[in-house]
Amino acid sequence: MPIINQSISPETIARAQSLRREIGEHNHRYHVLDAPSIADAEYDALMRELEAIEHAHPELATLDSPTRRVGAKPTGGFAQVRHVVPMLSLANAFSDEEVRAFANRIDARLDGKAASGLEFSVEPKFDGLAIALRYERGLFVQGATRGDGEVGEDVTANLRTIRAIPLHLRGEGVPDVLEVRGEVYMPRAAFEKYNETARASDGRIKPLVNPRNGAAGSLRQLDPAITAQRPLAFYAYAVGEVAIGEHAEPLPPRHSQLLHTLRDWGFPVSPLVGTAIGAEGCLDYFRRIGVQRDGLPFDIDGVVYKLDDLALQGELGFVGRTPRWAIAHKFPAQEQTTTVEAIEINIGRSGAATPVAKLKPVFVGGVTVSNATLHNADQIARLDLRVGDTVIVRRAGDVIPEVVGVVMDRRPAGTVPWTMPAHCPVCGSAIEREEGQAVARCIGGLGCPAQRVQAIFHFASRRAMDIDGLGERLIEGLSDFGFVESVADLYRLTLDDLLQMKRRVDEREGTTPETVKGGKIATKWAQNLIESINHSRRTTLARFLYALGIAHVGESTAKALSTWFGGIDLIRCTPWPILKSVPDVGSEVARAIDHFFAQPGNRQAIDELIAHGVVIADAHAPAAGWRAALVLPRVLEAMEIPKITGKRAEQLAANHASIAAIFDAAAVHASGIPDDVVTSMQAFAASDEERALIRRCDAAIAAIGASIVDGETVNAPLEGMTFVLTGTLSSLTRDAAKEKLEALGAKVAGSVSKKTTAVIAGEATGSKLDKARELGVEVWDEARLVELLATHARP
DNA sequence: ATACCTCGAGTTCG
DNA sequence: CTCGAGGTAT
Repeated sequence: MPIINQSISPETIARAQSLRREIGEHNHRYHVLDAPSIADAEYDALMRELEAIEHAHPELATLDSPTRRVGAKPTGGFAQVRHVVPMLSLANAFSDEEVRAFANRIDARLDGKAASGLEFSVEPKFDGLAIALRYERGLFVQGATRGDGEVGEDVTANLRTIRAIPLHLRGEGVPDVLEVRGEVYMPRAAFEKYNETARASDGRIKPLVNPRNGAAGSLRQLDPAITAQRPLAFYAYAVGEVAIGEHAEPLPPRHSQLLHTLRDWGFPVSPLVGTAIGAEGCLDYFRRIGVQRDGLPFDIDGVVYKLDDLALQGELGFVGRTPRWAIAHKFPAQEQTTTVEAIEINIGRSGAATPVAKLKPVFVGGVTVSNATLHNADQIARLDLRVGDTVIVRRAGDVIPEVVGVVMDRRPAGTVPWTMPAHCPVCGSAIEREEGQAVARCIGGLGCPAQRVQAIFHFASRRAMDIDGLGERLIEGLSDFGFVESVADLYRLTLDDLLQMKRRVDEREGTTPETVKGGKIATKWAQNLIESINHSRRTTLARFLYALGIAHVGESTAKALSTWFGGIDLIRCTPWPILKSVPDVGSEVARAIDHFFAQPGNRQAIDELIAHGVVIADAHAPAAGWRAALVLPRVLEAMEIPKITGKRAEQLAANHASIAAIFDAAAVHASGIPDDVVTSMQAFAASDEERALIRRCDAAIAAIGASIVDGETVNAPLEGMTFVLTGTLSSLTRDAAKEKLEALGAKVAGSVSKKTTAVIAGEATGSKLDKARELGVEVWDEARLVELLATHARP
């Protein structure tokens, strides 16, 4: 009790007391009972009033006053705290079998004392930070981290700021000394909100890597005022040191009852705790929690089973540092920490230099991960990642590992920031990064062995020429020993070439050649490969274009080019202003295509492919859409000459038969055209290159125009519909479904937007389904898709 | 100029 | 799957 000073009025003293009681009560309702009864603003008002009184009369500020939660002055480092009762670590189980073995061991050791099946107290295992809270005569006096289990750090000031931790115990008859143990954690929502603020802060506030690290980092803040701003929470799950004293009730005999008692004393206890009978009951609980896991407002990494009877716990005792009477049943880890041993550079088919982290292998999400892409230099800078760092790796939902963040506390001395190498590790060419672009590229082009191999690999890939059996390793061998330099060389390969190549690779790497029964060297693979190559000769225009690997031309653009042009001969001589007429082809893409076909090497490769028997089986006449696109004003406008807009192009093109004629007329200052436009056109036509472009445009207009045929309108019953496929379908593959839908005129997109007609969901769906619900897009099951395809089935 | 939608490119492990 | 960036509609 504070010493009553004469200068303080009794009303003030009473008010301070009642404020403290009221605020404590609201904290308890909010954090323990989960039933808040006043608005945050009202709560804040009460707090401010109490602060004001205590500020005016410091002698009224009690040790357990809620105002202490806002953060006392910074302390220098943390004192050490020895745990009277060591804080244990639990043995882990990762499988049902291990849990059954755990229960059997207990059974055997107790030798039938638990007659009607073992009863366990079961609870979720929070992914936070274990701490111990010490109360003397009901008052919170000290809080410590787990540390090594024997000695932890005194983080009392920081813990005081956590509202879920009671500053004094509720009720009568509390023990003289009570040490409560539990987990400090950061709720997911609070974590998200914190990071949102951090992202909006323009780098002033560092985002937290995950809720767990957020909680740990916050507790280790030297300035409690910072901890006070971090939204931490707490659940109690055990007691440590206890001295009952004269007036207190003894503790109950079962762990599950003990948790209830803790709740009565004012500690938050998870509503998910329960009891279970035997190993099977525990496993039931494990599965129930597993289902709820993703929906919980906090992270958990498993569940804990504790033998409920405290007397039996005592009988079982410990093996080393772990109790025999409890075990943690862990979910497969979705996140792990490991170290970055190196950062290597991958060169893609476009020359893109992608940094990849070489990790100390770590088991996460069911597989061993040793590589993780880092995307680009910006990403590495954002993470402030260095070789030697300890990082957190995630493999959530998705398959592809991701470096989530760096554990700064564990950064070794002497690390340096990472920089993109100046030269390609494969060919030694410069690596350059275009202004404003995220990617850096090796400028070696197809002269770079890595790019050549990747280009050929892409050419052979399933969605391109579909050469089955031609993998990266084989291409490397063929390229290294000069059997294949360009994609066309694939169609010159003989069985003998393949076997020779294999022999030389074996020699180089000192491997013994694979043999079949009878000691003969295996050759079946080579025969199969030759067969695949032969088979791939017959292809479609879209596949062929995609296979060429033109920048910005993926499957979708290749398809569009194919329907609009119908044949490779027209495409390869069409200049970029006319290519822009194809829907979804803009300036960048059109120029990239034009540029590709302007390279002598590429033209030669195409000629050779055709000479070696590659046949485009679906060649057809250009689309009727060209009739509108090929008119002179549209082409003139598309040339992107300064000052020439749509209207001006109309005016200039009137009464002319070709683009060249328009320029000729402008050159002699025809009437009604402003000087600046004429100047602009003259400047344009001054270079040889642009004059050639004018000629090519005219030639293309003539060539395409001559071959257009107004074909019969295709039957497209699903025209205008856009579908998104997600999850695994059972009656057909996603590719097949896509093909069928497209054949009926529908579009199949990769991501959900509000324009999506419906999302078709199979088994094991991911984020697309959530997105669909969010946007209110229809979701169909597989049956509905099959029905749709059936009603529109083609004969 | 801006907002939104799509496409392209790179990616891991067994 | 995710990110970046190109294309198009507003």
